Amino acid sequence: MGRPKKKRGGKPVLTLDHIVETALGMADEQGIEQLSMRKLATELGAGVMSLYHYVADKDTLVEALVDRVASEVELETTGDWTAAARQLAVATHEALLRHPWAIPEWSTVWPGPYRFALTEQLLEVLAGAQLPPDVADLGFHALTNHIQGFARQRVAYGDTRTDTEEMRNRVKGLLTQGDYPRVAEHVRYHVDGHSNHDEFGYVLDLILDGLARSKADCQQ
Amino acid sequence: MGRPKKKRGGKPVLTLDHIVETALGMADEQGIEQLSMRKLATELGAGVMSLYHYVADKDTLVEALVDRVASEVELETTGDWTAAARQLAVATHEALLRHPWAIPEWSTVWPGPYRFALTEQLLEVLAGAQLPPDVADLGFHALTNHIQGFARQRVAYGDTRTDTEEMRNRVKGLLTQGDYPRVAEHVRYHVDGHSNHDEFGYVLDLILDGLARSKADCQQ
DNA sequence: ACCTGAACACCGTTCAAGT
DNA sequence: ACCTGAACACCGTTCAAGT
Repeated sequence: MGRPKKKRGGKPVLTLDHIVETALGMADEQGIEQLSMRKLATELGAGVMSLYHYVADKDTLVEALVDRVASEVELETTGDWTAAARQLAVATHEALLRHPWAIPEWSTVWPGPYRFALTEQLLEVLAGAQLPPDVADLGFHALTNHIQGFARQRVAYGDTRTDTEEMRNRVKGLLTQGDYPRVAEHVRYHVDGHSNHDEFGYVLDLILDGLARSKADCQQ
Repeated sequence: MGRPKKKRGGKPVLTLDHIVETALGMADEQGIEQLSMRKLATELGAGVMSLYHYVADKDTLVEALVDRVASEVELETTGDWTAAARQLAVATHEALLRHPWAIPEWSTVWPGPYRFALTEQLLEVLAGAQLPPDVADLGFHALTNHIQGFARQRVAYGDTRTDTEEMRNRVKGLLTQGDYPRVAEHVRYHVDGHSNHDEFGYVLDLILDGLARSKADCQQ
C-alpha cells in the first residue's frame, strides 16, 4: 500500500507491492498483452533486472497480479447461504469486470492465497447450506462457471474498454449479413433488448433457486 | 486435406491447409505457447516469410487453428431437442479435450465459420424446443458455460498431457497442507471419488432436465 | 504467383559485476 | 541487500528483392 517512489536516503527504491500495483495499472489500461517486464521497469524508473529481485519471473508476476484482483473481493457476507453465495458471486463478477484482462487468466493461472481464500469461502458457504454432496458440487461449478462465463461474454460483446474498431466492425458485420441468423438474433437479444436488465443477477438467482429447490426436494 | 510436402515440379509447396494442419499438430504436442511462426516455418521446411502469403498474421493463424478444432464437432444430430443438445455439448467437450490448448482461446478469439455454424446449430436446437425466450437464453449460456468451464477444470487438475512436475507438486501440496480444507476436500471429491463417474454428462443432464422442466412449468 | 533473407523493433532471462 | 548493463536466445513482422 505504501509506495516509495524514489526516497533519496532510504534503501527500498522498489517494493513488491509497488511493482504489482504499477503492473496492475498498466494491465488495466493497456491489456496484459502489452505488459512487458521492460516496459514495467521503465515505468518504475528502474532497470529491467531490478524487478527480478522481487519476482521470480514474468509468470509469477502475472500470478501475483491475478491474486491482486482476487484480493478485491470482499469475503465477509451477511444473511443466509443464498444471500452469502450471491454476494460472493456478484463481488467476484465485479472484480473481474474491473480488470478484464484477468478473465482469461482467472482459470489458467495457479491460484494465489487470496484466490484460494475466496474459493474456500464459497465452498464453506455451500457446505453451510447442508445440500446433498453432489448438489453442492454441482452448485459450486454452476456458480463459478456462471461468474467466469458471463464475464467473458460481457467483455466479448460490448465492453467499452476492450472495444476496438476491428471488433465493432466484426459485430456489425455479423448483425448485418444474413449468415447465422440465430446467432445474430441472440446477440441482438443481449445488446439492445436487455441492457438495463441485470442479466448476471437474473441467471445467478435461477441457479441459486435451483439449488435451494434441490434441497427442499430431498428433505421432504 | 491434401498435403503436398515438396512436390518438385508442381508449384504449391505450401498450402493454407498444410500450414494449419502442421500448426495444429505442433500446438497439440507442445502447447500453443511453444508455437511460433519461425518454428512452424522450419517444421514445414520453408522460410518464415513464406507463411505470410497464406496467413495475414499470427493472430489470424490462431483463429484458423481454433476454427479447425470447431470443425471437428459433428453438427448432425438425432432425436428430440434434449438429445440433440446433449450430442452437440458432448462432441464440443470432446473436441476441446482433444486440443487442450484451444480451451482458453475458445472464448477469446473471434469465431471462424465452423465455430459460428456450431453456435448457430445449438441455438437452432434450442429454438426448436419452443422454450420461453429467456429460458432459451439461459439454457444456451448454461450449456456453453458448462462445456467451457468443465473442460478448463478437467485440464487444470489432472489432464495427463498438461501435467507438469510443477503442477503435480502444487496439487499435492494443496492436499497435504492444512490450509484451505474445503478446497482440498473438493479436489479430492473430483480426483478419487468420481473418476469413472461421467461428471460432465451428469451435470449436463441436470441442466437439460432443468430446461425441460421450465418448459413444462410454463405450459400448464 | 510464390517464396525468401536481411533487418527492425521488440521480448524474457542468465550472468557477472557494481554499490 | 539491492540494483544494474551487456549479452543471449528468442519473438512477429516490414521491406525490398528474387523466381
